[in-house]
Amino acid sequence: MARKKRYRTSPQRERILELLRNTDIHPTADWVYEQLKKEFPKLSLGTVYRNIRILVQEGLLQRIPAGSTFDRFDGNLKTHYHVICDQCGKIVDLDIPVDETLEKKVRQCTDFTILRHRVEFHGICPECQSKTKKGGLKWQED
Amino acid sequence: MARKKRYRTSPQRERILELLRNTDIHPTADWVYEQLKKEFPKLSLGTVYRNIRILVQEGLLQRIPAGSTFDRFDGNLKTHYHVICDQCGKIVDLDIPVDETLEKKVRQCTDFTILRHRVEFHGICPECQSKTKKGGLKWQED
DNA sequence: GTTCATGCAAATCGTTTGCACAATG
DNA sequence: CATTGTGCAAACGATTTGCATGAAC
Repeated sequence: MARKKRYRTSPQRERILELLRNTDIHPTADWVYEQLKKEFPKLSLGTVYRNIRILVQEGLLQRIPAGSTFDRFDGNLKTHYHVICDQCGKIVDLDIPVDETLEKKVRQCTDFTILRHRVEFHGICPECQSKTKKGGLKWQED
Repeated sequence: MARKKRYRTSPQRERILELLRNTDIHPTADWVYEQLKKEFPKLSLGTVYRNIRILVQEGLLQRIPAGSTFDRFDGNLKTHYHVICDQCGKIVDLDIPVDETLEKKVRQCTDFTILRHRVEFHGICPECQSKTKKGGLKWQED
């Protein structure tokens, strides 16, 4: 049986968590890296990834695989819903009440142990809409 | 202004779509490749990715970025909900009614154009539960 | 015939990891 | 001082892409 790993504190890890808790833009790892490079000039991307991974594992951060090529992260652990722009990838928090009965319903029709659920709305954000002037149904024309 | 690209039919593309329409296991690109290699011995992974990408783009397939390292795909285009095993990545369709009022609610509190929504329940599947015998809260012990 | 699709291999890119050294408890 | 964290660079793995050839329209 494996002994529980004991994480120490490090300025880098603390700042990463703090940064992600104080923003609502659901940043990428690279964004975090760019921000903290100002404070830690020798910071490496590997350290950012390593720490984010640990923080997610410890349940202090949420990973959002939003369909893009890279993951995004959320320091807000309360269940809440997101709107995602299919064009630019922007993620915005939604202010609608979480349906508390949903998980209960699902528990009745599956033998999975349900831990949490996630709701994403997909669409196009206002900024991208205005860019796609007389836009039809086809974004990403070639 | 770019002219609309005209896609032709190819046996490979047709079979990829058919395959994904006739399974409910939400396969990876690699799974599709392995299946079709039997029919097309010279098939290449690149072709699978290229076609899946086109089919998703044309709205004939759904991409499911389920948090794992690789994407999964779904030939079922009707809105429906998924349960995802956080341990083995298995994705299972849920048979609960889709909340049709949700998108309407969201449209009222955001200026995104909402096209669709997605609901995922996360947890542990029965198989993984029995593997984690006297399991506590920590999967992926080290 | 022009355009699109294929197989193959090389390239890309987000993320992970091995290593030597510094920092934590 | 035993263990964990860091920076750096190399490794990894899923996906994409350039190219020459073959198929579709």
